[in-house]
Amino acid sequence: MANSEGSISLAVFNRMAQYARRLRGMKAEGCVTVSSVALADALSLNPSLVKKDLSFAIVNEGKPKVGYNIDELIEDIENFLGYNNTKDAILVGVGKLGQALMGYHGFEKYGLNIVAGFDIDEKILSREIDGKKILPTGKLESAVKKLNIKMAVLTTPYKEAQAVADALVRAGIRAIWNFTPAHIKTPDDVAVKNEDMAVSLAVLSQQLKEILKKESK
Amino acid sequence: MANSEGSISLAVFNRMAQYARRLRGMKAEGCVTVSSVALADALSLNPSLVKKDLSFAIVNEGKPKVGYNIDELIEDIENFLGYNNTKDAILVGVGKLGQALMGYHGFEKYGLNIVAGFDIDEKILSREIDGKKILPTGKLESAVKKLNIKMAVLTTPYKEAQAVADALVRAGIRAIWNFTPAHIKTPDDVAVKNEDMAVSLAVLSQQLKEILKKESK
DNA sequence: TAGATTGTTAATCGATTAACAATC
DNA sequence: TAGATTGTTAATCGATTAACAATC
Repeated sequence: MANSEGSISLAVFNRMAQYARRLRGMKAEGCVTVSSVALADALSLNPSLVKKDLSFAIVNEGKPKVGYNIDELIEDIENFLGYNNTKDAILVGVGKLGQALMGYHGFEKYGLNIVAGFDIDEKILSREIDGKKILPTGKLESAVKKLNIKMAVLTTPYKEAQAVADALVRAGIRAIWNFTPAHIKTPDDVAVKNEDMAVSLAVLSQQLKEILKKESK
Repeated sequence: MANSEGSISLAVFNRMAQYARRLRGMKAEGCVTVSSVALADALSLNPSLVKKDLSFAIVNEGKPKVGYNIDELIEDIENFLGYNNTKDAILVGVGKLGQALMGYHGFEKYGLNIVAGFDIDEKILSREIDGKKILPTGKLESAVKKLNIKMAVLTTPYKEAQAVADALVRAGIRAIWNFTPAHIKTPDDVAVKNEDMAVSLAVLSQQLKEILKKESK
């Protein structure tokens, strides 16, 4: 039963991505159907939790005794995660990280389409990355309005981040994916998501520390 | 009072990074001390939650009526997040993303030191990225053992991910930062952290959807 | 049919919030 | 001193888990 509404917690999103990962693996191993118990086992999670989580995404219902069709389940989860809902975005700050993200084809699968880059550096403006133009930051507002873009990827240096974000908001951007270490202030009707790889690294380091501690005993 | 032990939840790590971000901003604005109430306000969080979170990180205690010294607080949080605890790592799979991560100086600040890259592509082996050598995957095991490296960044193509992870485990790696979309199976004493940018994008997309829905009313 | 599994409702647990004594 | 803020303990809320009726 599709549970269509309500603000869904970060924990659910994280697990949903886990499910998609593991299910793709199971499919590659030849599975055709999968039960919530089998999926929970594979990920060391509680079956009830898996069932409840899946209920947020499921359109193609499972069958008692059989479980879920693995293809349908993957599709439902990927739809839930928005893979098949293409999101046009611009990217501002075409430095090393910005170039990597513009050229990184992995994002396409997730439904992110970076249509153009913006920068102030003259040298980079003549270039194209992956067939995408790099335009001067001055043209940002007109381009965003013309193309009706609502999302931006922010990869400027720390010091410019807030000023660029302000310009993005003025241009009509409503969602900013922030890869800079700056704290970005925006009005309430503009979402900011910090891509904080430091957090992942910290979590992993903590786990490593615990593992090494156990080993040394 | 430093609460030194216990497995700390992902939610705490996420907020801790938020605190560090905002505090750096406040410092730049000239603040010298900050209270938990002020920090909570700035981030729209509950003051009790902020106080409890900070208690995990704090070495330099706050003063009643005054609050925390902002420099000391930033330092404590950055220590908690492991910024000042250098972690040597290798990177396997020197494609576009791998090159970007090897050349990305942002990681240094977080305490991650990528000492070398590994790949099977002959063409790339002659290159150096940011002064770091790229070695053939065959040398992985001996290098990891010699340098006593415990952490690896995984940026191979999807299909090679599991086989490379197996090799890493054999070599003695105990923590894998997985940037591939593959589900990686490892023994219990090897930690895996999936860097799932699809999750961030999904969360941001959900927020954008809610914002646009409100606007259209 | 008998049994495994679904989807959902009730019970439990952990994280968040509120309250408060200590203190500068 | 009076009042603001800390650090911590008790109350509340939401997320996780267990239980169970429905069903293929």
